Amino acid sequence: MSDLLQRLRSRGWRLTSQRRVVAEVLDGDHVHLTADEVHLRAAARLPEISRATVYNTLGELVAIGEVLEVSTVGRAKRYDPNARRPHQHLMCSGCGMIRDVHPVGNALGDLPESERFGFAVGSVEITYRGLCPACA
Amino acid sequence: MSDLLQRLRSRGWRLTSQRRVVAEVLDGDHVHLTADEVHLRAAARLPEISRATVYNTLGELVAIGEVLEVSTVGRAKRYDPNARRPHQHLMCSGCGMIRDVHPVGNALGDLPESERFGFAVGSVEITYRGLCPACA
DNA sequence: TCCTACGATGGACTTCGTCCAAGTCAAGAA
DNA sequence: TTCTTGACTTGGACGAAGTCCATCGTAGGA
Ligand SMILES: [Mn+2]
Ligand SMILES: [Mn+2]
Ligand SMILES: [Zn+2]
Ligand SMILES: [Zn+2]
Repeated sequence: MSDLLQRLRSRGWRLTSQRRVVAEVLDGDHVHLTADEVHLRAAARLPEISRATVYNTLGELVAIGEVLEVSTVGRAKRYDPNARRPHQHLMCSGCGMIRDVHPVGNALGDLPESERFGFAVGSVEITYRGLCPACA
Repeated sequence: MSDLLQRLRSRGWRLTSQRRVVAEVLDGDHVHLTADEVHLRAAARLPEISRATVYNTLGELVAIGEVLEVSTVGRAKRYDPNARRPHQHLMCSGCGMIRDVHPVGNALGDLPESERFGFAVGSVEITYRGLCPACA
């Protein structure tokens, strides 16, 4: 994910080993880790990285739009590096596992003006819930 | 909401004053309260009701499908008594306010088999995010 | 190489929620 | 009506997730 690192550098971020490791951990498809999972994996590469730094870095990545926060019901937030391609989620009610699924239309356009109550609607989050094969 | 109380009675629930008050607090349209808000309002009518009982009762109402949990990003869960009519949410990113909106025949649960990854899909949660007129 | 502002650290703290042992009471039985 | 009993409630301890902050360390420009 040196692409991401490049973009961070061009935003004036210092490329610390901690940020590098967090970026590496977030690489891949169907990645939706909790902050603690990110910390665990980051610590495997850089043992002394702190929880606070992981939270700080994730928060910054979210703020600049490189990572999305996925909302959950009563579980820890999950962080999604797949922010460039719009997609939806399939979430297991048993174990919390998440898969990416891809929309067949413009979901935003599905909300007619008459249902917007004067809101400036900017995004839509769609989550399918069910049980994964392992939990069923 | 004596309808709800009737249904609870027919399920064998004891109709305690605490449960009555929680049910009363949840009555109305566009109601999406946090557990603490429910406790606050319930305590206005029944001062000694405990937080534990509010959590217990909300959990039971959710378990039997009378109330829905609305997921939020990093904020407290919200409880939605409008479980009988399927609907979606319009949430203000500024103040957290939630309005109910109703789908216009968009393919709600129509996640194609090829995108289900073997999951047993049971429901879908759709949340539009934006700024309400007051926050815009 | 040196400087220093930006970033990392760990531990205290907050918020949201769960758990539990002990006390209370709704509602059926007699 | 009173009795009985197990379902319900309670307060407080506990836990998980996340924030804050004083202090220390270092990336990267001069
Ligand atoms: Mn995703
Ligand atoms: Mn609702
Ligand atoms: Zn599962
Ligand atoms: Zn608002």
